[in-house]
Amino acid sequence: MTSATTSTLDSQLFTTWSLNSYSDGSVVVPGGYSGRLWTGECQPQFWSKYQVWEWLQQMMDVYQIDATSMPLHNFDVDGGQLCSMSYQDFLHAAGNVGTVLYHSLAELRLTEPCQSESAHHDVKPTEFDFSCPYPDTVYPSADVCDTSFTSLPPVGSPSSSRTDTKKSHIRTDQVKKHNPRGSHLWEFIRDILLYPERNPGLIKWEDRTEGVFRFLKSEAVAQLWGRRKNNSSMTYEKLSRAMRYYYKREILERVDGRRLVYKFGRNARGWREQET
DNA sequence: TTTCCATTTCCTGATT
DNA sequence: GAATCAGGAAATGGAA
Repeated sequence: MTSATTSTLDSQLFTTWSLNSYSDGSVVVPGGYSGRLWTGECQPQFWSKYQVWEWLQQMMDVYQIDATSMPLHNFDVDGGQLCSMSYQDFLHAAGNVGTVLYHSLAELRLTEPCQSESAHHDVKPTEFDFSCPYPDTVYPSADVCDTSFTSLPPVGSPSSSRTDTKKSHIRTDQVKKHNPRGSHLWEFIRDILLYPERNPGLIKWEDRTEGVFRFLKSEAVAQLWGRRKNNSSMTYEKLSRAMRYYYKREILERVDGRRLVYKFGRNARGWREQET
């Protein structure tokens, strides 16, 4: 990949958001969310809606909760509202899973001090709107679009060049780390579709009921996926190869004759409206 | 340590 | 010609 190409990618991404990144590659979002992992640095009552959503995601991963059994729309609340929910409210909102969520939240409220409010930013978490910026908006913490990646390499840097992806030194510069969220590529794509406010304008539904969707910014999505996997050399070409492997497993179905268009298959879960 | 799985990387050729 | 699609082959890294 050339530096010119990288510039194009940067502009694709940064017309959608900007990042607050630190020298160690982490990204910090107001309210205590680190780009590396959910850290729960802040008291739950100060969480934004987005942080509540992230917490739910983590709970699903940690406790192996099926996304289809978690009515996320019942948790479209901020931390204050979440903390005001009773045990019965949790049971009502999430069924049996509500027990786990309720106790997990209670534990967090007892153990987590709020320590990041002034450390990285000047805005109180509860004042923050976690919706993503419009293209021309400079948004100081817009990494909320997807908080699980690190910053882009500098334009034209060696790590952004395709020539450094030869097998002799594949990803030698990357920090290997376990991904506790365990998300697969198709789940990553699904989540972008289900929560477009996180990453607006990257992928859109063509036919919501049929599960047909289209990439609007293919390389930007690939960059995001690469960040999720700590792989700065990810491209749409590679991402699409992984997508094509899903055809055999019936997680995706082919959509003939249409570029950048895919369709969820019978083995893809959690994308239907009644499942979310 | 081995095996398995889910990618990732590279490649060639076809299509748009 | 560039971008994308299709799919083979081999490599990689995390998890069990």
